[in-house]
Amino acid sequence: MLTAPTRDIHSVQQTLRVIPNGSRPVVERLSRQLSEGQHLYFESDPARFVYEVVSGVVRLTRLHKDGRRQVIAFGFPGDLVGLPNDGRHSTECDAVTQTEIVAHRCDPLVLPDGDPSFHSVIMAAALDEISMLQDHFLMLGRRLASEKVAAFLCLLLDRIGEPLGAYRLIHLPMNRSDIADYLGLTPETISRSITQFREQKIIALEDAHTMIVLDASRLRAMAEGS
Amino acid sequence: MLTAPTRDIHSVQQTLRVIPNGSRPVVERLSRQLSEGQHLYFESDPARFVYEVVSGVVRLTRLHKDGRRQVIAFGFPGDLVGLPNDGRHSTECDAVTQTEIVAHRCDPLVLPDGDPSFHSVIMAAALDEISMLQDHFLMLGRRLASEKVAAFLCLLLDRIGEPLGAYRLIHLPMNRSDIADYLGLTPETISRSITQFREQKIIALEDAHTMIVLDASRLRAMAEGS
DNA sequence: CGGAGGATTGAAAGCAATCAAGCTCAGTGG
DNA sequence: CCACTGAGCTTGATTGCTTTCAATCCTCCG
Repeated sequence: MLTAPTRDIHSVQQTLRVIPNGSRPVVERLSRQLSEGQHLYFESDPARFVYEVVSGVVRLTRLHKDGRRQVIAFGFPGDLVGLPNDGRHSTECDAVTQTEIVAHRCDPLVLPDGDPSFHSVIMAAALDEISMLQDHFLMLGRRLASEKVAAFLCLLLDRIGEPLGAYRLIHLPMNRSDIADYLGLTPETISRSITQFREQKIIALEDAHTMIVLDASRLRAMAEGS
Repeated sequence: MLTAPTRDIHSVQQTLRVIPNGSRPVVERLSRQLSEGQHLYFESDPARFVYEVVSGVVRLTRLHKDGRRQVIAFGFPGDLVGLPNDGRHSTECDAVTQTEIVAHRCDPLVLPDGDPSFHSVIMAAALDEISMLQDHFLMLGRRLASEKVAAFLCLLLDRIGEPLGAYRLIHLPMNRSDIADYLGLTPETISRSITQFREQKIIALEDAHTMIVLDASRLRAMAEGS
């Protein structure tokens, strides 16, 4: 995370490859690796591409004037990030972990003449993002910090949970501060909630980033406030 | 607000009128009046229309399992509401005040064959909504209740503020509970913040729903936490 | 005039933020 | 091989803000 912010994705051409579709390229596609902490774009950058997360995790953030940070969303594999507003990015985006992305050249407001199905993909991504942001609101609207954290863990469980015998395993790619900035809490409070779940035998921690969900139904109940 | 929820917008055909576009209707448009508290749609209703707010204000809400309510957004004149997710409405929508809406039959994922520009309008509305939801997050991420309320008032000021001599006037269409559910606070806390601004001569109240902004720059400073 | 719903104000309790101190672990260098 | 270091995580004590509960006010309207 000590790498200086760079705006080099479009300039480092040698790392990009053009993938033609049939005889002529209908949609320009460029693949790229991001190392941890590296930026994909910054707020108010012109948005000429949308980005598909292939592997890894990215973080979409907006900064308050006082320097604090709001994590708007995490981008997991399969997610499309970087939809523009007025032709510009409305958040910044950087890699939580080593991440592979594919950039699609795209202006959503220009009508599809080349690849009509791609346009539908963009529209579906936009509608999905609206739905995800709404879910995020419900998370923030919960009463107790522990309810918010439980709801967040349930989200991760559904999204990136892996089977582990009778239980399920979550590898938390982000740190406690990221979770705090996502939920509007402090890292200390995140830690306390996780400790509480551990004491209640709802989860177990292998290490700070490897969580075993022992009782998913009780975790979901916590998220609902019961 | 004692009117029972009704699902009658599509069944009360006599209140609707079809507006043809030239010789044949390219996009079906239906106009409708909603009285205060009346629902336009409910969560998980099939979404066959998107709705344009012509006058009045609507409230987009989602309900928690424990009965509490999260106000996701307010829809002001010019806003397009009701964008579907997986073909269904992801929120419920009801009228804060007497409201006139125009319903546009629309499936955003079906490609435009009749009116291509309308499709772009839908896409722009979706991207706008994403941006608005992100702004809403920044509001919720603020530290103090008074900062959130100030940020909300600034939003209203920009959106529906009217000139009033040297000052500006905001008619608050929604009540304190609506604001509270929008900001994740209680009605009492909203009231206390407003009282505080009044004591600081930042605003003046003509009545509970009519606010005169005496010092907009100080209101904006409050929203930034200074 | 009386009633009802919303808004305001007050007092007390509850919960997260803050400040501060250990802890763990990975990386580093002697 | 092991002490050192630093970053992130955890835990503890205190503070402060919001919530909660309750009472009163106000305004609209029957």
